[in-house]
Order: sequence, then structure tokens, then C-alpha cells
Amino acid sequence: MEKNYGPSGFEGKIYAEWLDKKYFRAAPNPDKKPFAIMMPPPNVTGQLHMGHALNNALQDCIVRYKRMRGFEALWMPGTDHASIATEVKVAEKMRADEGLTKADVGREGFLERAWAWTAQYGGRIVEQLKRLGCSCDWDRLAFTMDAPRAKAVTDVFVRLYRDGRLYKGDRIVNWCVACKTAISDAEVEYETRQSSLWHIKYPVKNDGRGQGAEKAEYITVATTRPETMLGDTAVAVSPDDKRYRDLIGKTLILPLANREIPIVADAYVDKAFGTGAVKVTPAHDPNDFEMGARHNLPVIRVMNDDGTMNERAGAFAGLTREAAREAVVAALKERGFLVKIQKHTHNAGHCYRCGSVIEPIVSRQWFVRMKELAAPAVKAVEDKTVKLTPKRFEKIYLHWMRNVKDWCVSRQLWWGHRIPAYTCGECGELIVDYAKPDTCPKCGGAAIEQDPDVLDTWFSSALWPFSTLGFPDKTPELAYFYPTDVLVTAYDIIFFWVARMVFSGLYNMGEVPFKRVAFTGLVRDVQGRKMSKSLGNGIDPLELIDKYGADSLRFSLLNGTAAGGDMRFGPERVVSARNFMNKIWNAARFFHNAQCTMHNSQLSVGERSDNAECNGHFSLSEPVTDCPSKERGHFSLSQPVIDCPSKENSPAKKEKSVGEQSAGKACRADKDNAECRMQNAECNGHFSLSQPVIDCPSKENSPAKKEKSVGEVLSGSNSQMPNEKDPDNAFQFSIFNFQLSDKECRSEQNETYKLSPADKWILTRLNDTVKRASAFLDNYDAGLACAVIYDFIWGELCDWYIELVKPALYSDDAGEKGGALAVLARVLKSALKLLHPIAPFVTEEIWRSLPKAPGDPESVMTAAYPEYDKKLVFRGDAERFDKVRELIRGVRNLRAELNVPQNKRPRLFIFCKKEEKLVRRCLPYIRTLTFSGEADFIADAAGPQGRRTSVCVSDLADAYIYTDELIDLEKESARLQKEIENAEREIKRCEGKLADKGFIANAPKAVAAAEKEKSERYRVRLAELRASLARLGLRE
RNA sequence: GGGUUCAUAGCUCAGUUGGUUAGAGCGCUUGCUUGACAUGCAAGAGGUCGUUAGUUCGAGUCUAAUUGGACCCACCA
Repeated sequence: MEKNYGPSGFEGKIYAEWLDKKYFRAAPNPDKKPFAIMMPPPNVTGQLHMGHALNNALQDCIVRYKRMRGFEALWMPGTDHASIATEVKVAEKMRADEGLTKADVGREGFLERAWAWTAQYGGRIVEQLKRLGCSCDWDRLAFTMDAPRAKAVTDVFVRLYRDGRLYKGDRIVNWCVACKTAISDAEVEYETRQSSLWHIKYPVKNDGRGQGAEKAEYITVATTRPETMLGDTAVAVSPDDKRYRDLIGKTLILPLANREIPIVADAYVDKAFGTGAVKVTPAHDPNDFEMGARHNLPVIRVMNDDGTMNERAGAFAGLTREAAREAVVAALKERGFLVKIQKHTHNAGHCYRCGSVIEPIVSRQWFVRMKELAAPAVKAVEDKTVKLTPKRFEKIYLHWMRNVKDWCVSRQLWWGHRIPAYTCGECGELIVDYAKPDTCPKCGGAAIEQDPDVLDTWFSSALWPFSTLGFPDKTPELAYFYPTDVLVTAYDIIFFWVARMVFSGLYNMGEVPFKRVAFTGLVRDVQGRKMSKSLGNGIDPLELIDKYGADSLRFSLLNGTAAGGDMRFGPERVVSARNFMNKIWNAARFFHNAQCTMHNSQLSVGERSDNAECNGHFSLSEPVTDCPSKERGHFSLSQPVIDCPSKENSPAKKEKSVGEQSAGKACRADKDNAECRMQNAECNGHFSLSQPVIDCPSKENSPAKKEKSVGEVLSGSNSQMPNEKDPDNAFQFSIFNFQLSDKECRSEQNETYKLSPADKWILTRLNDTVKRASAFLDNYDAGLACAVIYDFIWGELCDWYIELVKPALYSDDAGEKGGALAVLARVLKSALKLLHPIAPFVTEEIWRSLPKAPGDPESVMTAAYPEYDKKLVFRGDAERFDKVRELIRGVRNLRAELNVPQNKRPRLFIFCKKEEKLVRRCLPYIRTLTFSGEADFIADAAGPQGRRTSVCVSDLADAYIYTDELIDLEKESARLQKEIENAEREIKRCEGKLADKGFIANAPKAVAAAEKEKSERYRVRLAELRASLARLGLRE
């Protein structure tokens, strides 16, 4: 019943059919060029958010485009186990549901629950991606923690270790006290916070010899972490700081702890900051750790893994770090060691998962030695083996990669790939191997324990481009699809993932993982804020799909955004996209109706009124019900069906239809009655898109004729009716067998139709669009491709061409009609192909309803993407036709300025200045598109005499309309003045340029010639405008 | 501290390598239910392209400075 676009009725069904037909499958195929994209695996327990929607819409667009371009296009889907994120969620759920902690259930119990959780929610995001229309090869769906990926992870870990690229050591790591695990540098987010700088006196140990800074009983240090002073093992000063020069080498008594610590000189210290003296706490600060190493200082760790103070903190043991800080400061104050507290802002690291303040702590962890791995990864980007776009991300990447530090890959978690490292309980030997050894290779002992830790999630993600293709086995997939072509991802995981894939690919495969990275921006809310759960400003893409359809959502995310830029997203965007889908929908309806109309003209009056019901609607979800043709029933999906409502014109039925129709007409007269409109809509019959129906009323009524006029051929009057019983019937509605060639369209029967000016214009525009859209898509610039296709479909095909073909379609010349319809079909189908990668569902749904030409596949997704066809570019004709459009716009403008309402059809008088043949040929267009009545050509440049007129001046012709009493002299004068001023301004500009010797000397000839031509044109126009002003008895 | 990026119509944004009168969507004004579409059609208003200086015959586009916003990186206690 819906005459409007209603995606919920067909998207699911179409997707199921695509799956069923295995259109998404990709496999090594020597006859085709490979194309591969690896989906950034979303978290297995995650839900689709707008970022995913954007990212995957773009990938799908690219992969569909490449598929249509003839590539063996693989889009590899998968999910990520998201070690820390999932572990946190599972622990939370466990606590909420069962009141249990990880410690309560133990490793096995916890993993059981985590796998159960994965089983329960793991498919959710996949189903959500399907709703978006993603054409992934789902048969290959991978999970970063499934068996093949585990094999790849173990293989890489063992080889890294044996290559000396992996080591275990005590180093300062970023420790999250809430997650109780180490995390990598990339996982720390720095935030500027208001804090304090505590100045603390450390007494100098009296050695009995007061000299130099003899009065120095104390040295004052400034710190942001007073609680860590309990772990201090030195105080450092700058070697060239005169204030402290004589104290270097002396000993201090560490307050509260009463330990002796040395004063050391280290270049790291900035004498200008604070007091110029730094307390050194190697166990709790990365810089101090390094200083400690330089000066052989002991490392005293005073904190537990959970952020509480340990026994080394003496009296403060057991306190949390926050409580310890207060207690330490209070104690210092009480004992007179606190000098002052300054306000201070500093950067504090926070865990990117839980947000708690990161504690730098010395810990024994596994590290990937980055220096050697990074070098080729730097080179690959430098020499563009991997191209990052937009280009600015190359700088970011290179800066990071050149300064990268060793990567801490061990995590004190359970959910993840357990590290394949084992320790002999007897001799302590460390063994790294593919499987747990039965006995220690060193001492033969059997008490072998596996490392309890798991690997960083990103360790397995880094292998994604090849682990998904079967690595470490040498599979045909790996040989065929690797390196992949493009990675599409948001720029916020450039370090986490992109950079690590590059060096992992180079290390493990000897080749980069992808040739190109197309970064997307972030989807923000209308105010420009990141969408987040805590802010509650997120938009649920699934709700948008429910309401507007997946195509609308995709289009709204892709259209008009520059690659890599953030976007502000509000629901209005989707509404606008939905309107566009509706527009295309209705363009297709127009096509179907136009055929109906064409057949109509060959019917008797009675038949015509019956057939009028078919001017109406497609039903997406419902089968044909009300259409008179419904009884015929047997439509074939694979073949275009020509339906003939007139075939079974039972008198009763006919009468009813006519009655309905006239009721509709009566309603129509009532302008304000919306309800009536709706009723009227119902009076119109229905097409079902799911069962393509092409109306052919003439089948039985037309006498078989031997002599074939174009029109008859077009109407299919001498053709067989196809149906399911006759599947091999090669009948195609013959107009669609027309081959478009230079200047004409020729049918199989050798009938020809000369392309109209409008045809040539739209075909030229179509090809221009094909060229531009393809260029953008080749560069993965879907946003710009969208804009180009949108402009073509709405601004040219719908706003102009469909209006332009109406005179031909409603005329009595069957040849004109058929030809126009053939061209319209051709352009419409090309438009669907152009748009398909962006809006796959609606294009498919419409495609199925359209008659097929030889070679047209049943699904638009398997059609070839349109290619630029020089034969169908009529540059000169199109440019001349643009002048006709200019004339039309001029007349419309004139009418609007004169307040001639659109339902008035004034007579038009045309004084043609050039291209008269063309203008005469285009007269039907001009009349229709300017809502004019009769149109006459006149010979007098001053317009028709005897009555008052108003004129619009254009390059081709001047058009007059009677204005008589309508005219408001003042308004008319103002209108003409405005045009005169406009012309004068342009002339001035042009002539200014032309008078400039530099311009003439340096500008390209074409540019100069264009300026000259323009100035001449405007001079003519100016003269005419002045003349018409004069005729009104007005002056400037 | 280093770096990147943005600034164009009331709002959100396009604007390829410098070259017609700087575009679109939404919003606004006016007219219109016109045989595809009121989820629409037609017409219109609205911009000295953040500021300044430069390069150039010519700058929204290139250069430098400047103002304001966003982001990234970095060990300043």
C-alpha cells in the first residue's frame, strides 16, 4: 500500500537472498584479480555503535564497488576477544548475578563464564552488521581467540622469542591498580589535572665537617607524589647547579623512613624546576628508574598490586595510595619536614579501560623489543609501500614508530591467549615453546608450570591480516589475498593496531599487511562531543535502521564528509538521506507508470480508465492485491513480466475500478483534505516490487501486425507473454534491447530512435558522473562519490530529465515514447549501479522490478559497475542544451518574480537569437518545464505588440509573456535593474581582466578566450535588458 | 614543550592540481498538491571564504605571521 519508500519490508529479505546465493563468497580465483579488506574486528561482546556503522558502511561500499569492478573481492569479518574489556565486564556480571569475585571462582571457573558470555553475545554484533548490509564472507568469520588464531599467536610468540625479539624483565610498567594488570604505553591516557607540588625537607646527615654549603642542614625536594618518598633511594640534583654542588655525594636521612640515601648528580634534573632537587624513587617512576640504573641505586617498591602500601612503607602499610598520601603529608607536617604546598597542574596517566590513575611500578613482564621491528615499519611508510590517508597520519605514525619503546605484552588477566612460556619448578629454567614440554630440557624435572599471564589483546589483533588467512600455514588464501588492499579504520587506533599490524606483517610475512590505510574520522554528537555511554549522547544505529532503513543510515554517514575528518551526526542527516532514497524510489515508480501510460494510449477509452489504476504504487511488503492484474498471479522473479491488466476485463471489475477512480478524482479536487488524498492514493493500483510487474495492456488487444513501427516494437505488441510455464522464453520487452550508440538507439529489429537533445544531455551527464564517481571510489573517497551520485540522481535525472521526457511519454508518437523510455531505463539502471555500493538494498529492490536487457544480471550487486562510455558523451549537444535549460530557468524566474502562480499557464512568445532549430525542437520541453500554455515564435525582437509584456533574456532566445494588469511597474523595473546590474558587474570583471596585459600574457589561452566570449555575451544581454526597460517607459 | 588540524551562508559541511557569477543539505521567505515523489516541485534571500601581510596576470585554494577552537604526542619531579 505504501507509495513511499519503506525499507523494512525488503531489506531483510534481500539480505537473506544474497546470503543464499553466496554472493559474498570470495576464494582464490586465478581468473580474477584479488581484492581484500580485513574488517577491524569489533569486540565480541560489543554492540554496534555509530563508529562501527560508519566504518563498516565504508568498507562495504568499497568491497561492493570492487566486486562490481570484477575483482575477487574478499571482505574478511571477525570479532575480537578484547581481553581486558571483556574480563572487566564478565567480572562485573559475575558479581552482580552471583555475588562472586574472580578469586572466588578461580581461573577455570572464570574462563567458563567468559566463554559462556562470548557464546551468548558473540553473535550479536555479527547480526547487527548484517542488518547494515555488510557483504562479508561470513563463512570465514574469525575470532581472535579461536583455534586457528591461537595457533598463529603461539607461532609468532615462539619465533619472536627465539629471534631475541622478546624478553622477560623487571621494568617500570604502567600498572592499573583497578584492573590489577600491566598495560602498554598506548593504553595510558594522559589527562591534565589540578594537583599540588609538595616541598619536603630532607635532612643532610651530619658528618661533623661543616664546609661549603656548611649551613645546609637540609635539602628541599619538590614532589607530586609524597607517598612514594618511602621508596626513595636517592635525591638527584643537576651537576651544574651551584646551589647543590658541594652536597653531591653527601648522605641524607630520609624522613619518616629514617633511611640513609645519597645525593647524586644527574643531567636529567632541571635546576629551574621546583627546588632543583628531585627525590629518586626507582620503583615508582620511569625516569627515576632510569636514574636509579645509572647510579646503581636500589629499587624499593612500597606498593602492592592493588595500590595499597606494602610492608616496606612501614607505618603506612595497608593504606591505599590516597590515604597514604594524606598520612605521609600529615606526618611530615607534624615533624616539621613539610616546607610548603604549591598548586600545580600535571599530567596524570589513566587506564584507557577503567579510567583509574596509572601507577608506574617495577614489575616482571614480557616485552617485545621494538627497535629492530620498527625500522622496516618506518621504511614501509616512508617509501609508501603502505600509504596512509589522509597524509597527516603518516607523520603521526612515523613519529610514534621512530620513538617507540619496548612493548609490554603480558597481562595479569585470564581472558586472552595464555603466554606459551613455562618455568621448571626444579631448576627455574624458562622454556618458550609451541606446547608444554613434559620434562625440563635442562634438568629433566617434570614440575613444569605455564606462565599464568595472558597476552595483550593487540598482540593477536596485530596478526589479523594474515592469521585470518590461515597463517602460519601457507594457504592458497594467504598467497592470493595477502597483502590486503586497504584497511579502513578510525584514526584513534593508529598506535594500538595499525602500527602493530605493519611491523607484525613485515616480521612474519615479509610483506606489509595492506597497501593503503583509509582512516575515517570519529562520529560525534551534534555538539561535537564524542559519543559515549557515560554522556548518554550516543545514537543507536539500529534504531535508525529500524526507522529509516540501512541505506539511509549508510548514506547519511558517508555522504559529504571528507575522509578522515570527524563528523557531527544528528538524526536530520538520516531524514535527508531517507528522502533521497524515497526520491529514487519514486523515480522508479515514474518509470513503471510511464510504461503503463504508454500502453494506455493504445487502448480504448474504457480500457484506459481501467488501466489508470496502475498509475500508482509499489507495494514493498505486500503481494499484488488490488491491481486488476492480480489474478494473473504467475510472475517470475528472474524474468521481467509483462502484465496485462486488460486481459481479463470482467465488466464487474471494470466498473468497480472506474468507480474508485472517479471517487479519487473527486477527492483530488478537495485540496486540503489529506485523508481524501490518502483514499485517493488507495484508488491507485499497486505494483509489487517483489514481484516485478510490467504492465502490458496491449497483449491481447493488439492485432498482430507484420509491419513494425517503432512504437509497436516498443510496446511489445507482437511479443510473447512470458510466464513461469515458459521459462526459456527469450522475450524481453523490446525497447530494452535497444543499444545506445552514437546519436541513436537501435533495437534488435533494427528499429532506430534518434536521441533527443534531452537524451544526449542526460547521457553526457551520466557519463560524467560515472567518471567522477569512479575516480572517487577508486581512491576510497566514498563521501565525495556520494555527493556526485546524489547530485546526478536528484539534480539532473529527477529534476530535469524525468520532467523533460514527459512530453515525449505523453505524446501520441509511439516511437518518441519508446525511445525516451529506453533511454530512461538505461539511465535509471546505470544510476542504480552507481549507487549500489552506497545504498545496496533500495537499488537491489528497484533493480529487480526493472526489465532486464541482455546481459543484465538478476542482482544489481553482481552487475558490472558503469564505465565511462565516450560514445555516449555528446559534449557539444549537452552544452547547447544547457543553454536551453538556462532559458527555462529564466522563464521560471520571470514568472516567480511576477508572481504568476504555477497553476496559471500563460502564453509564451519566443524570439530566437540563435540555434533556432534546437529551440524549436526543445519547445515541448520549454512549455512543460516552464508551465506555459501555447508558445509562439516571433520575429520581432521587441516582443509581441499591443499588450504589455515582460521578458527574460538569455543567450539563445528572449521569452516574453503577457503581463497586462499583472505587471507591477515598480517590481518589473527592479527586476530588470537587478539583471542589468548583474550584467554590468560581470562585464566590468571580464573587461578588467582582458585589459590587464599580465593576464593576456600569462593566462592560458582558453581562459582568456572564455573571458572574452563571456564579456561579449553579457554585452548583448545588457543591451537587450536596457531596451526592454526602455519599452516600459522606464529608465535606469 | 613539540606536532597536527580546523575556521567558507543562521546551523552542519563540500570545494580535487590556483582560472566562469564560491556550492549542497537543513533552516528561512514566496508560490504551487503539476499524472513519480508534500519524504515533493519552482523561485528567492543569505557569504568582503577568521585576521593581516605576501607570492601571482589571477588566491577560498600557495607562503608567512596572527587570533580562536579541537586533537595527538612528550619523562619535567
